[in-house]
Amino acid sequence: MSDDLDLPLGRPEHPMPFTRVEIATFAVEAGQLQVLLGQRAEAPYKGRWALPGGVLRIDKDADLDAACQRVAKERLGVALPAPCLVTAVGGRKRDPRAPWALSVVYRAMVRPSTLAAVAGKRLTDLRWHTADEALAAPLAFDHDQLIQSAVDQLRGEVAALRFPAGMMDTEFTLGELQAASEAVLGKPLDKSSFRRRLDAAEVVLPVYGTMRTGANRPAQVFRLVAG
Amino acid sequence: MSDDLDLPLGRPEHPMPFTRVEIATFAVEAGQLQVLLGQRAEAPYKGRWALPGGVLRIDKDADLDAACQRVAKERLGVALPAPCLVTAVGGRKRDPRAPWALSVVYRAMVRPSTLAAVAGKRLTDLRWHTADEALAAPLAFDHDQLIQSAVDQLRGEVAALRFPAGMMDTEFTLGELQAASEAVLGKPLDKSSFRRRLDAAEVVLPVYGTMRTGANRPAQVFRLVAG
DNA sequence: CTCCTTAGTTGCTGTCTGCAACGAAGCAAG
DNA sequence: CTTGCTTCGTTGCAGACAGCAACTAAGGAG
Repeated sequence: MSDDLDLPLGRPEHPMPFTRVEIATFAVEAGQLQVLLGQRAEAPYKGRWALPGGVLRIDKDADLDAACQRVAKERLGVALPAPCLVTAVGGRKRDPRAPWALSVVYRAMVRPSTLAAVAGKRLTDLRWHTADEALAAPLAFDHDQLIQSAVDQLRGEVAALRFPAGMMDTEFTLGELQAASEAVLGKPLDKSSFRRRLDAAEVVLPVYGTMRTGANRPAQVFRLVAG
Repeated sequence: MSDDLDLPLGRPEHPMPFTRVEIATFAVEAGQLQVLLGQRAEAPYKGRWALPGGVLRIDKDADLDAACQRVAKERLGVALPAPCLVTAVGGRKRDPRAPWALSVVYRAMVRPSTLAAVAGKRLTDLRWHTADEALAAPLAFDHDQLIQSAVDQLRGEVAALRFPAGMMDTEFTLGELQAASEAVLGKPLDKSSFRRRLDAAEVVLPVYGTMRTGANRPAQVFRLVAG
């Protein structure tokens, strides 16, 4: 059996797929899970919303994580906290611009204010959409499936109390953490049970002496445990 | 900002990564989770064990799933039941044969007898290894990480009673299903709890009237629920 | 001073898991 | 035929945990 299978620089150099990185950036705003989408300015799918993304540049990117960060910087203007690979999709029919298109999908969470600054530059075509709306509307390419995968994975993490970096400010109250978790999961959580599980999982640490004062009773401030 | 990011056939055609599909094929044999590895016949990593894989051929493969099945057919001689995408990895340093190598990893489970036939042809360089051994030994490329990801994902599925197609014969007893699950998870399970959870999850159906007779008390035969 | 809101805790109950024991059903040895 | 062994299948029980509800605590607004 020929080992043609293994040879990259052997006799026939096979054409390689048009490879991109797409980024699903999530945030919680107005009690809803939001995803950042860009409106396409050109065909195909002109006018449709799509995940921000960019072409993999093997001359610039040391690896996939670096490619994700470069694309984030170019398209969103900021570095993302701990972006996480979701999945990959590839095939002939995915993108009419290329004979064979492969996309590697990343997800990340940010505080909505993180991207407020860049909004001035690109607000015309970059906008937050609630995850529900985004999944119901017709999107460009197969990005609805990509978002669905990213949402499923994100919900699994939050349900297991593995809160992504960037979901919360560095300091937060348990009420805020619970509200954000409920927004991500799309369902209410029980307060006492949530706190018991947090305690058992040892994922948050109180910042002793620091309280969040507001209109009502002050609340203890916490941080995510490193790691 | 230029939309150079989006243009595949635009001005500068960027070189694309050397893209491969690697397949982690698992089976349960001798009460152990086994993974199928091939011994490399040439440099780099000559003599080391690696996941069977092949180059993505955009002229032959309609999509990633098709590429996985083609590679399985070419390297293992059989079609795999419900192969499942695990993850993707890519970077400059992964494979010295290419300036930038991207691998898409699939996993599947088979009955060990399924690959017994093809063993005659390629037994010299294709062999089952226990997952523990494989993860402890030095493997080619970054395949140890790839196998670890595949094993983690597989264990998650089995722990949640989502048994992969190919894990069991079409008919099996609950004792056999539990033994196979224990082999995959690498830890013993409680019999009564396992059966209660199976019952609640409605993942198996008894084949009424069919019993597995043997040296001891006959056992009810089951099938996996379709879907 | 009273009311309202949020913070934080406590108690209870139903559910589920893990552990153990038990009877049932086959075969083999004596 | 009886006894013993093995696996099958079920049952009972204790501990853990999640969901529900109620309660107290601590602030501000009127």
